[in-house]
Amino acid sequence: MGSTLSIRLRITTLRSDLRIPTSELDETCYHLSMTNDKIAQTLHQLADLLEFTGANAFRLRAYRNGARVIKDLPDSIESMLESGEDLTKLDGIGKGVAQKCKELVETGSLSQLEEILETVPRTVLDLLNIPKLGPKKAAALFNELNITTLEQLKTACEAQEVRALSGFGAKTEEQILEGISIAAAASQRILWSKADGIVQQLRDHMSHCKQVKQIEFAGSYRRGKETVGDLDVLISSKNVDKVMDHFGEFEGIGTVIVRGDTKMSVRLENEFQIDLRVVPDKSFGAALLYFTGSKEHNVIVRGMAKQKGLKINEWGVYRLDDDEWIAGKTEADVYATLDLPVFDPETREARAEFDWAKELEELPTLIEISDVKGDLHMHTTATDGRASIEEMAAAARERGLKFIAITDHSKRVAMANGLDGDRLLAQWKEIDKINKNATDNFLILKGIECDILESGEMDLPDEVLAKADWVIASLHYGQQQPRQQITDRIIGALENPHVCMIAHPTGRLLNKRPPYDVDMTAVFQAAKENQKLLELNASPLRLDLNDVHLLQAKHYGIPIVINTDAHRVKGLDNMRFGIKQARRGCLTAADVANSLPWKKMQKLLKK
DNA sequence: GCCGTTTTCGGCCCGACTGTTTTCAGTCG
Repeated sequence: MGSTLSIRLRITTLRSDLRIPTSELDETCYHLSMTNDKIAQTLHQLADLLEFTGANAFRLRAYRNGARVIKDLPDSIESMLESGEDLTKLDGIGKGVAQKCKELVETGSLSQLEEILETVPRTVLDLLNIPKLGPKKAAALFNELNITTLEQLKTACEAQEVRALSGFGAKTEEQILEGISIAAAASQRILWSKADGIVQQLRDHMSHCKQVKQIEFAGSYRRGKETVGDLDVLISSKNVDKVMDHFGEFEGIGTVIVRGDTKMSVRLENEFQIDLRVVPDKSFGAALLYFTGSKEHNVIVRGMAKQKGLKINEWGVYRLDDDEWIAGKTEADVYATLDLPVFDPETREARAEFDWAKELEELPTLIEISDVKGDLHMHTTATDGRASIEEMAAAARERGLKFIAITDHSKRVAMANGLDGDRLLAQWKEIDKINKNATDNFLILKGIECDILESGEMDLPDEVLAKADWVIASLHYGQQQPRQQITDRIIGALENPHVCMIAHPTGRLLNKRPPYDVDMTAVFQAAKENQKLLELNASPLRLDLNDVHLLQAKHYGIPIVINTDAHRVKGLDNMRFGIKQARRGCLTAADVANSLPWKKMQKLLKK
């Protein structure tokens, strides 16, 4: 139990010697490269489709579990296979999944998946997006009525054919019809920052209910996931009815989905779902642990309980032999029955936390916002920002920072009135003047966010970049280029002696734009070799790098810089979103470069 | 399909709620 990461780390070494220069690989080869994400996605899809054929549920779980392990790996499966590593050494990967990985890497596809797709079309997976329609019912619709698309399902419901199936009825048919129309909207996860807004409002609303004793927001919100699918509210109270009545008056509620003795679910007018659970005080800790998840974390916790002759559910910890309640008031009480510490919610993903508990004296202290001393990515009115250098500096001082870098866009970003060499040098003169007049030790660094052009060249000449205190390289154009080209551009920037850091390394915009196709393993290796830093962009829309990338960067020993990329004074407050994300990546202050004073931070760089 | 300091076979987390059921299966978290 719980040896996942330790095994993973033991068999994983830096293999920079194996990295083939990207220029030596032909493009076709690169196009075909099978990333860990693609392998994980394929395994997931295989499991989903197998549900329709009535396959063994535990087999499907094994595929999904394997997919998760692969997604979290610091190294690519492709390179591991290349160097002859035995994938079955990884916890959760056996002969079956290892063989599938091999086939995917070697052929680019999976014969088993192709075979299933001949009988079960991919479109049936859409059926699973409908609330209350799970694999069993969806399979019945497919097998009995040959329904393969949402359109066909709608027609069948309207013709009242669905209610005739065993296990279905008129009510189910109605719910499916409703579900079809909300399926698309409901499947959309909202940004953590937006969920946080709802949390503040709901917390305020519930604070006016006297019957509420304790309240906490659990689920993926508490774990700090970058997007949140629904909100889990946990309340302890002696009067369930009054609490539910008050909850039901929250502004924006569209429909009440369920209301039972302990559980109530509502959908807001914008389709966002909120689940409320009301428990007695003595169960609050057990329920909080349970509803915080993740699911995978809970599965391990319960497995450990079972081994100790205990049973854990949302009501508490019970002895198996006589069913006696022994703990549940706080999370600490519950974890203590398993000799476990209280894990930071952001780490409860069944990645490394159980290994830490076993191997370390105490859990690592994750980074907090008070650790951050500088913000090294922000814009001013010189380009597309809304505040002056002095206004940004004053706001940063107010937020307790000791230094900032002004990093406006370079000229290629014409839309934002990007700076050419002359304008940039003029801006730096102004910064010198402001620094000189400063009465405290606050420091403004002369920086630039220099574009990596489509050709791979930097947007400003080396002689200009050489005069900067801080050079960020980033990629705004040519995001559709093939993997090799994008990877080469970023590695080229990392090899430029004047560049300090790559900003928003994958370019994604959450719910809006996928990351560009880039070989992150190669980027990590190049950053390591050239002693460069990588950014965690704190904008709630970016949060780029993601949590898995951060774990990987940490594994490679690459310092991370958490920056707001503020375009206005208030943008500096985005730092807290970056901190959340950093904690999900298990970063401590020691892993974050801008937790150091500038003088020390500089020493991390080669330049 | 994966795993093993009870096991290489026989397990694999647990409960609330709903709808379709005359005692439970499916879905959800």
